[in-house]
Amino acid sequence: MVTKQLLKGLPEDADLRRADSLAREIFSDIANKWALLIIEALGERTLRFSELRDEVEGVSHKMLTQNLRMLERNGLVDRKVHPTVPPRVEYTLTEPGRALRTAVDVICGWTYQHLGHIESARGRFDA
Amino acid sequence: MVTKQLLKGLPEDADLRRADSLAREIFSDIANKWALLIIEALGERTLRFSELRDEVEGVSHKMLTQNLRMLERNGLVDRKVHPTVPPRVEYTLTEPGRALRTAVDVICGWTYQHLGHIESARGRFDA
DNA sequence: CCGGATCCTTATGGATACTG
DNA sequence: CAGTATCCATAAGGATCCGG
Repeated sequence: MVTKQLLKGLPEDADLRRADSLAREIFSDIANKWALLIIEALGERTLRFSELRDEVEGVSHKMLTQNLRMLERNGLVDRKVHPTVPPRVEYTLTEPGRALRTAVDVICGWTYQHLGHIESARGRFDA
Repeated sequence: MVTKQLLKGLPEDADLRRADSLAREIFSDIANKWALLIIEALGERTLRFSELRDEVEGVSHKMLTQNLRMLERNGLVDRKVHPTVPPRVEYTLTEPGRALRTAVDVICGWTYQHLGHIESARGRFDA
């Protein structure tokens, strides 16, 4: 992730390398379609599990729970269980989660801005 | 991607829905680990295939070519083949590619900034 | 309503070998 | 050196069921 020169093997690089590998791990966790779409869907508001499933279209029950667990584990979303019957579980972005969301926003905006460019690039490539 | 109300089925929504599904497709393409790491690695400079493989650590030959083709098809990278022997192929971010890179930069920065928070969140979760 | 577990089918991705 | 193709193990992901 960080430039290659960090990997020269000097003694004091030890914790830098450790940080780097941790960063890679986290990056691999969040740099996936569903995680990013969930973060984007949560936006500013709190959503229940079933609302999220409607909001993030195409996501399966399994992928949703799986990614929510991962995001919760990494401290990006907060999971609040209301002990009612039927149960009510709400998901909210934490502060770091909201910070990351702004980056996801940029990507979404970028996508819409470049639809035209991408479509024509595809046309050229496929020819 | 865009809010659900766009899907109400009114006639004039037709091309909005089309744009939306195209955006989803593009998003699915680029929202993956290797694509983002390649974009980040390309940064401002031009790199050869073999340099990229060294730079993006852990990427296999197959994943690299596969993602490079995809990025080229979507007009994010430019592929320049020098007809020498041995061949020399250079990859460069296009203007849209560089625009997206700034968003990827933000994600990378975010990751390093929140290493501590994430580590302790994991500690709590795993307990 | 939420979530875990199971089964089962695809898709992903690595290793390898071969071409220009 | 760069790219394609093939083979193959394993992981991802959908469907379904049951339990709290």
